[in-house]
Amino acid sequence: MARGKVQMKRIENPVHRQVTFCKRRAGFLKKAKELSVLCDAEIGVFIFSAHGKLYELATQGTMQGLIERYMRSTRGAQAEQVKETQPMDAKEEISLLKHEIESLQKVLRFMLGGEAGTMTLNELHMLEKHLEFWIYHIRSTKMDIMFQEIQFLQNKEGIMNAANEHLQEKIEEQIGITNVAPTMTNIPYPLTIQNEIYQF
Amino acid sequence: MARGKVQMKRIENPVHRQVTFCKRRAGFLKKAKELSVLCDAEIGVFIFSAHGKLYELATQGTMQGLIERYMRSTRGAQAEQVKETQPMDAKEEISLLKHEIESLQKVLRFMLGGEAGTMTLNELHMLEKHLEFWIYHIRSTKMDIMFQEIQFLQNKEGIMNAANEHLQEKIEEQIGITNVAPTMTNIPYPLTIQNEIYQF
DNA sequence: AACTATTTATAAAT
DNA sequence: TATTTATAAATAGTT
Repeated sequence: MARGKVQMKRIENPVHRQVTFCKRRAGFLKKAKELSVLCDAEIGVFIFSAHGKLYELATQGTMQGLIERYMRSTRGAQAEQVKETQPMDAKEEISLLKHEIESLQKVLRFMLGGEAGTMTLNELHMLEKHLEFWIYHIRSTKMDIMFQEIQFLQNKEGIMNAANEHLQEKIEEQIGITNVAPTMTNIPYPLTIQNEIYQF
Repeated sequence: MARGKVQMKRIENPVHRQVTFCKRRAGFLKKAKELSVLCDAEIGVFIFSAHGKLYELATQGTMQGLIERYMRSTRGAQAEQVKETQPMDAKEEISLLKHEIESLQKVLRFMLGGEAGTMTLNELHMLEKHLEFWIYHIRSTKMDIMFQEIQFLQNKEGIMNAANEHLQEKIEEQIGITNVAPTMTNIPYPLTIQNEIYQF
């Protein structure tokens, strides 16, 4: 919206893309809040950056609550998720579920352990190609998930580092106090000990 | 953004509010799509109007998948949230069984529809191992069949060669007879013609 | 649903 | 990364 029309395709220059992402993300979230306030709507947004970082907004309550509301209003078509309403007789329910598991396992056994002995060469060839595609797909999905996991852990590391620094400060502060009034205790090198506990 | 600044508070006039809701909702969803395309981000949005109507957008895949991705990236922080208050251990068993069913269903959904998007890392890993085993099995079966096929063809070739030799002998014998008693017919170069028919 | 005067968002430059 | 600026895009009020 400025100094040049916007082309509706991925911005190839990664610097431009990142800058635009920050600006538009801010604008977008602002719009969400405005829409929510002006029109009395409840809005949930999540944005995953290309690198998997999550930005979220829930205009009212928590995202968790919004997701549950979402599930409720789309139930019937799908999910049900972990939502439990009627406490049917537990024994009966367990029996039903076990039965269902058995059925599913039967199908899977057929598909996974199934008889390849009766198939023709062509059928086997087709099946092999399918499986290769599936494996490829699975591997790429695994990669994605692992990538997210790494990012999650890196994020966590950052938080822990921050906490660590905070604790260090507290400790140093504490030492300062101890130095000013060194009456009761004389623990040797407390800093080092504390450090080993929190330093990772 | 036009003919008057906007006051950041609920629009009291219900007609105005409804009109603004429509306009801004459209603009908002457009912004989401733009942000997604321009910056290669994955975005999920849901909007509940004041009257509870749901409007949703998932820029990639399904909202269900996005929610699961969201759950993955925020797990640990809050995750369990809606923890039950019921202490029954039957409840626990039901939960376990349901979880198992969900896993099995995911595998099936994946195999039937090619969707790997909703499976956990462990589930994917197990499935991958299964598929690898199956591919191995298929390949060895294919090998067997192909080997048999080759043997069959080689065998057939041998039989045809024998038949061919036999025919050649017959023909030569026939020519000998014709030469000894050349009375009735005088077909020109019958050998060549016969040869072309049987020579392969 | 269209129009249009203005505000708002933002691409590019700094 | 933040600020500035010229311009595109969104939209409030109107028809």
